[in-house]
Amino acid sequence: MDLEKLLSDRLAPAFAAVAGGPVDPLVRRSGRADFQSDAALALARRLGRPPRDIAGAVLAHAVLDDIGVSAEVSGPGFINLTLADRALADLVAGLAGDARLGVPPTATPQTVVVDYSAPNVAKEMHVGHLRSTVIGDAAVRLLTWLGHRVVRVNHLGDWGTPFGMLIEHLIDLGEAEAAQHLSMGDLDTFYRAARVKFDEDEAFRERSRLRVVALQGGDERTRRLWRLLVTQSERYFLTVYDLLDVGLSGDDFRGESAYNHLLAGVVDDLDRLGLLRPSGGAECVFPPGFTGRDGAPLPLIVRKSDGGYGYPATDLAALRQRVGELGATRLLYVVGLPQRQHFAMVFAVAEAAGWLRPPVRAEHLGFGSILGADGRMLRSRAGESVKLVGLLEEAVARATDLARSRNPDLDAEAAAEIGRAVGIGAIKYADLSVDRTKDYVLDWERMLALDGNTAPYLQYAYARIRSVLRRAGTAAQPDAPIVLARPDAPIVFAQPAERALAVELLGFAGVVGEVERSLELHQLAGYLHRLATAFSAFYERCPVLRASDELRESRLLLAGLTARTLRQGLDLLGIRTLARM
RNA sequence: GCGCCCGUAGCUCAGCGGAUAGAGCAGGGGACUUCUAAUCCCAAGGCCGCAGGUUCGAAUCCUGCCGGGCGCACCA
Repeated sequence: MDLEKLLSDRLAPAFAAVAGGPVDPLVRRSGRADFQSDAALALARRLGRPPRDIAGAVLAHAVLDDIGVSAEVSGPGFINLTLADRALADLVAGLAGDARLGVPPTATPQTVVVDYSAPNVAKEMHVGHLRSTVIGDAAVRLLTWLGHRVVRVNHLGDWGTPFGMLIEHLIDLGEAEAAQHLSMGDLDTFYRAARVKFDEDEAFRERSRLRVVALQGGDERTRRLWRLLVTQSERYFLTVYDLLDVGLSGDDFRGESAYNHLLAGVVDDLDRLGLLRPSGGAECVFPPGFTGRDGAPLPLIVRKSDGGYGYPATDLAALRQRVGELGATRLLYVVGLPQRQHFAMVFAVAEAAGWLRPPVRAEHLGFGSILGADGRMLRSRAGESVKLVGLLEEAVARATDLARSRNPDLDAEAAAEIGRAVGIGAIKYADLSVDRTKDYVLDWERMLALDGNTAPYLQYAYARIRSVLRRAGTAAQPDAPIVLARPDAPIVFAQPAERALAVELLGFAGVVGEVERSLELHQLAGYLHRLATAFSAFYERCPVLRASDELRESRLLLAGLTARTLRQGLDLLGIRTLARM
């Protein structure tokens, strides 16, 4: 049960009666009560009545007694709402019996296409791919859990002019040798070597040009070599996804090349719709409202002057395919913020062409850059982009060392498992716990800290609960319901910390629902941190195992529910929990 | 030149129309014969970049500045 929604539903009819029309009661958490409603203040002008009067009139209409809520007008016209302990306890008890922790599956399932990760064939994955992959994976997990049909699309960069030089380099190296390089994940060396030859060797450059033509012309041998590059790269990317613990599989690769056969149709149809305009030898669409450097209208170039297609055409073809063939009603593009204008133009053109129309929505989930300690874009010492695997391996190594130093008794295997869950969790959480649109600074000390809004802090809270449950002999399986000696024993609030924890637990559904809409995953992270903080205070002041019967049962239930909520919430973010750490 | 994003405690970040602007770190003071102290508690720390405006009420919305980042026709 979503507490805020419950209160909102109860207040809404009363507000409607007073205002003579529908009003959002604006219920939120309060420092002065459990919740508060701010709507009376906003209504004052419209109704020409003092806000306190309005609040009072609303309370006269509102039915709240039966759910154990007491309300009072406060300050300039706030309505403060407080739940009776008994009511709160009943609501929490309801959560305990619910496998979904109060979060109902969506009543309106959608088909959501999530476009994320998108590495380039024969190119190393770098930190820029980290955010797309991690954010996209979390979005997929959350929407799937809510009951939406989710289609993962890994828009692999597998086409374009660089493939001429890459294939020629492959031929120079010999297939076996090249495959060896690529499968070892040494993509950068391969790509750089090809690039150097391309830049320095005129003959190689000419071969590369011809090879691009052969590739586009469907030459059999060239296609086979291209396929080899793609397959080897995909194999490597899958090992990175495995290390990162994201759900992308081999079936989710849908490279740019997959849309080649649709590109001519896109251009033809745009032409038929009268949207196409030739400009500088290229075929363009000029969506209104976009201007370039010189103030002139900015084109989306769907066919280049050399007759080739660029990525705008590919993106339009993909969008059409996702709406038409896949039946998508929501399109998500997890791509960096610098591409904002590009997507705005693609969406504008798609709307103009009628390929994108309500209720189908397209959203660019843009994100900021990852910065180094110096506040600039993260670069290696040599000034190159940082290899993603290197970053992940360092995270795991640091977390493993940390685990070992904190707990010297750990055997190597246990330390490795903890190191992986904590290290990878820390790096993902650092990404997901901040506002997506902002740049953020990558700082090992902070993300691996056991204090603050970090993955280890949440994982530690979870591990402590598991330890208590283990000793209590209640739950063999992490997600199993807590087996209580006296199942009917009521939840009791002997300490404020217990009550505070209960209120926090009831907030899960509201947060998940909000994130479903906004995909602001840091809201979920923030909630989990508040929950863990509330639990830590509870843990400090409310001994579980040594408590007398009734209290012990009640506390076991609260602790068990907290564990399940943390586990579920972290799972939605793609972060593992550990029974011990 | 135009457009987008961002300026909140010394540092890293929440808050994005409502009551006294919140966390963590760093610095100060406390709590381990007690379920993992990898924790918790207390105190301190702020012209919310600047200036106008809208509003009963602005960190939050609007306008203009200042500072930082990123885009702006055939590379994806």
